[in-house]
Amino acid sequence: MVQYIDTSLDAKFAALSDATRRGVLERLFQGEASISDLAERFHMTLTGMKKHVSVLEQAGLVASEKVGRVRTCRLGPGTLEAEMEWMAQYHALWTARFKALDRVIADLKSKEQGNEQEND
Amino acid sequence: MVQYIDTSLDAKFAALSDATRRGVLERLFQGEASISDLAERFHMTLTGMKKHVSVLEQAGLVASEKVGRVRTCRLGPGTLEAEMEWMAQYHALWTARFKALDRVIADLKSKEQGNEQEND
DNA sequence: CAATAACTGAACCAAATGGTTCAGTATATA
DNA sequence: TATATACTGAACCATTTGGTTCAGTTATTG
Repeated sequence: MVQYIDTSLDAKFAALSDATRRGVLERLFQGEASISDLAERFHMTLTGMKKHVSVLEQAGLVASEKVGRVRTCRLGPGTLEAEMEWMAQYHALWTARFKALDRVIADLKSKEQGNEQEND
Repeated sequence: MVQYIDTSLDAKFAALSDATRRGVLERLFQGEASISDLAERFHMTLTGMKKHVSVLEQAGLVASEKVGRVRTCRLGPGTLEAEMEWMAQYHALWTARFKALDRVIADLKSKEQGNEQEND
């Protein structure tokens, strides 16, 4: 059943709420990248990008490892399973609600057909 | 294909990144509620709850209407279709990546079986 | 060994967030 | 009509966010 308040979803949804961060994930789909790579691609300082990567790491969506002087970033161990589930639930209920509405409308229309009048 | 940076997802992901707001949506699954109802349920002032409802309305996830002195909130016209799609894509790629990893591991194991030694 | 490259931490900044209180306004009720 | 209810807007506040610069530290390269 739908839970009351589940704080564990916060971090991932928050991580995804920034376009740059989603961009970083999309970039990492294609393979590893250093902080420099990412910073350049998104027109940002190294420090700025590092912060984004940290947020993604906190959420488990990115993992990184420093070897030599470069930190290599890749997709992390965290999935979006719980988040997808939440949304699927929402979607199902939302759809159900509108199907119900459709039925009401269909109902109204069928009644209208019975006695044609009373519009405006 | 995966897009570069799509800002249109920001509002909805941000709306979902707060536990109270997800709670409000869950509450509205079950039917309409006034600002007072919601405020009480989430132990917050009317003003505070009004802000959350506004955020959800901005994202299209909630619609509200004031009749008399009470504002009634219900689920809004906005879907999470695009967001689900983004996540599904992520999930597919993530899974694919680990399937590939699994293959590599399986490969290593089969080689190990061939010449049993060299572990630690 | 000198210079350069890649990152990192601290400090700062402006704006946004998540809340509050307080002072209305509008509506309902006794 | 007086009072209570339901909301709203403005102002405030602390914290977080998304960025920056600057001053290191640690590798790499010439």
